[in-house]
Amino acid sequence: MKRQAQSIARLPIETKEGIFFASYSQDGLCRLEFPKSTKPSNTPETKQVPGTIQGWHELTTKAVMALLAGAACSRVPPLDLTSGTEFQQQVWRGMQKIDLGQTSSYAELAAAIGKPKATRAVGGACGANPIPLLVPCHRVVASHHRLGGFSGGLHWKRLLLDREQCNVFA
DNA sequence: CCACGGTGGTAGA
DNA sequence: TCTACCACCGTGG
Repeated sequence: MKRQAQSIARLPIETKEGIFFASYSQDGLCRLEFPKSTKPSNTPETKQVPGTIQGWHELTTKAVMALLAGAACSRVPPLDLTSGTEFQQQVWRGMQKIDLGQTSSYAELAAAIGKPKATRAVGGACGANPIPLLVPCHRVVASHHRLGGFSGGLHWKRLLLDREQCNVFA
């Protein structure tokens, strides 16, 4: 069963690394996009959005800034992960338990949700993660100190782990 | 069904 | 070390 989690607002987050975009449903943050190009020029005008969402967006913005700086974020907005399948949501919830500066592996994560043989499927779920950074899919690496892949581009995974001081790679 | 992954483990070179 | 191969499992066509 998969849903679509309709977004009612899509707001920009300007950072040193480019412009992220955050989408919100009525239940919270439902999507976070990596910057496409480093310089897509001006921001597409912020329309009027409900106060609740403005509050969430502030939290999201701070969280993204903090994580890019390798710092922990104290508060995060509510996350709407209902767009995923049951399995995917289990994986995503499991990822949220990985602390800053820590890493886990696809196998560990699979075992953590009681499906030790679903390692490869976990990889798929990571790739389907709608909210990278806040749901730290970049902290999931392969076995034997190998980096593994990353949908948003491996350079992001490297950058994030580097900022978080995870010198686990060779 | 079938094919495809952000895997993991084994076997050889 | 690196390559080749294969078992696994959830997802989408």
